[in-house]
Amino acid sequence: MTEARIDYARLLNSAQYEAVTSIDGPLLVIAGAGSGKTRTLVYRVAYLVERGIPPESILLLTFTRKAAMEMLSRASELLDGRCQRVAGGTFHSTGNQILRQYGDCVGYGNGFTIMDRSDSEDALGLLIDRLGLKSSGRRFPKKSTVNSIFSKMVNCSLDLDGVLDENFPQFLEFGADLQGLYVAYEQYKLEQRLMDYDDLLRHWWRLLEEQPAVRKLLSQNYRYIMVDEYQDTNLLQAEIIRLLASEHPNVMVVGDDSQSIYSFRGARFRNIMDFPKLFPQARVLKLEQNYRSTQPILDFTNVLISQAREQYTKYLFSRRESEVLPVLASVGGERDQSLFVVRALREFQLVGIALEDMAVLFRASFHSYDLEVELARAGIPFAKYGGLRFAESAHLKDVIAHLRVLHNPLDAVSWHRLLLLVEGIGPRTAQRLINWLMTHAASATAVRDYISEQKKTAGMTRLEPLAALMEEITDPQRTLVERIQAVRSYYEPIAMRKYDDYPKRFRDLDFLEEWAEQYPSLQTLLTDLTLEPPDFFSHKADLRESGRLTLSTVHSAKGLEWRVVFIIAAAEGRFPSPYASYRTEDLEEELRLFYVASTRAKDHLLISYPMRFGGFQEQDYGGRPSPFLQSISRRVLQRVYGEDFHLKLQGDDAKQPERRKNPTGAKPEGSPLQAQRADYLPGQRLDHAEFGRGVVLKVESHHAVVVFEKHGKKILELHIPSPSTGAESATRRGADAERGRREDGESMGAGVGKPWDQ
DNA sequence: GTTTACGCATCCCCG
DNA sequence: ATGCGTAAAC
Repeated sequence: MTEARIDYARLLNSAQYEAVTSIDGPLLVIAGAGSGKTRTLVYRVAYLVERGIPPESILLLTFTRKAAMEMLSRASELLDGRCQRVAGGTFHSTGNQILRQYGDCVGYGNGFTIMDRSDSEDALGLLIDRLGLKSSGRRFPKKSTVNSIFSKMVNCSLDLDGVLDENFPQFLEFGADLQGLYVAYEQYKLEQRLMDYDDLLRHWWRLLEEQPAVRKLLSQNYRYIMVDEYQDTNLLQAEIIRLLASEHPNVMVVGDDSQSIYSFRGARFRNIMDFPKLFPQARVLKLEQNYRSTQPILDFTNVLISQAREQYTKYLFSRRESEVLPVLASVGGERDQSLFVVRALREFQLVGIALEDMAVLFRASFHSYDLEVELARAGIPFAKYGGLRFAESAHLKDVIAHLRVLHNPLDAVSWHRLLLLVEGIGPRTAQRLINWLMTHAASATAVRDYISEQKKTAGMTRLEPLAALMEEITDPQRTLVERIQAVRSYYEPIAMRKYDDYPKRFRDLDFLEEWAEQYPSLQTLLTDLTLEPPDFFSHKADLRESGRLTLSTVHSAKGLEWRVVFIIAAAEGRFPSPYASYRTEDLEEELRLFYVASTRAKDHLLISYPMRFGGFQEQDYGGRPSPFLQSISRRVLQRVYGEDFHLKLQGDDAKQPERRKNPTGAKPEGSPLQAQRADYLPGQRLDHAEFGRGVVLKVESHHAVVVFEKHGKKILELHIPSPSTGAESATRRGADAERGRREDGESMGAGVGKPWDQ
């Protein structure tokens, strides 16, 4: 057991080794993009298990369950199968498991059903109606808005007024109504044994906070806690961690403040900065060596993130040299962009890069519609991630509703949904039936009793098929798949009336039926469908083997990497999202999002923006590249026209003579802090006499900001040769030139001039 | 009194 | 393409 089989010191760099072997006490690891964060966690799991720590007492919290499973199976390969027994998953799924055991401690008796976002909104809609909040004349917030207000309250530990003041001042006048609605919603969920996503965290927290005995038990159980993607946790989650660690200090959190992209869900990257306050003895380690990307890609991403107002302290460097710069390609319209991507994909394929090693990323799911059409036409297989989820489409929710009332007959949200499917039943009749069910008999088969009781009323015969179905699927003899089949044969005629495109939807139901086979119980199936909904290519391994191109939102691409990454729709009005263009902190998050997208690339990064694009706000944007890119030097980001793009164009030495001929940059004479301004250009790497290797971030009139590998960010004073020369940095000239073009109204699409780069 | 049909605006990211 | 409010139909 004590015999070390893994040579950790040899397999890890010194910072990683420290992170892996410091197993006792609080530890914060700041891990830059591609710095081997996952590797570190995997080795740490193996190290802990190898040292004889029972795997069941290790808790690994990750952002998706997929990530957790992947890490555990890698750890198992490294060591042995014991690693699979480590407890792990998302905060929500872990909360779910714990609350299934201790639900009665927080007022939920035996069992509950988890609602997804649209279920919450349905419930809120019903309550808004019931409380008559809509008729009060003025415009009451939409139910989706109400949902996000309530969610912010929970995730940011604020009261209603706090959230309204901060984020929704336009709804301050509805304070009292919203407060009443909040209370009603709480009660509604409790009565019906429903929990929304936030409840899984909130009740988990309550359990730990209010039940010292349970807290002690759980904390003693999970002796070693690891949290991945800590920058995307919210206040409530940080509190949960603190409480889980009440009996020991063994908490390791890993994160990167530059990659915090979930503030809409309450994430606060400040949790990282505050970790040492929560755990005063915390050690802090930084992983700064990047093993993923080439140095030119990192030069670009370093400069990109330096535009953030919140200053970060990481400097990423790589040993992967390359001549190939990231490219910003301008294309005429969305169709031209798709053609550009397809053409470039083919070129990469020709030099031996497989489709599964490439990805196209975008800000919003609909940005890839045109490309999807073009890929289909070109016969290029792809898999898309992000956007609407499988279990959220109407037809699946319809089928699932029938299964949910089976599991939880109190679930009025699902009753409501499935009753409205019956012809002749509207909200009124549905409500009456639901009221009757709730007061008389809490069982799915009680529909029959209701019919008998109401026999006189016309229309009750319409409920006959439903009553028969409920009786059939309640039969304990039936397997899960048989029940789904029964629901389908009841539902499909309804769907045929409702949807013109029913064949496509029936194929989804086929998939559901197949998917359900692996589940031992209805409850676990229902939980997974809301917590970890399947996508059609559920394991990344499948995807890699399948020879498909990946299309993904940036959010869904978090933590992944590809040899070639395209970022499309990097245009003003697209990225940053126009919804996030008002508040500085929202814009900063968009910048971090762009940073996340860019740091996914290992070898090639190609960013494109259409000059014209469709959509309702078309007129407002003049076809400029994303503001995040506009002032970035051509030394780190090459500009081309999409139609001119060719692999050879990249890395053409003739285009970047000064960069290639003097790659180590300036070594100023005299004072180490002085240099001629012309020696310093943003993005330029240099080897400084005193501070060693670094990269120039910004050049101002009298100083330059340089980040050094060993010494971090330094401000170097610039010696200016002579004012009469009017020396201007390349950035300045570049920015002015670009602005000039725009103001002249010179259209790039007109084909005047060639790549701006020369 | 209830249900349904139709025209309307809206459309980001996610456990 | 789905979710809303309103008007016609049962």
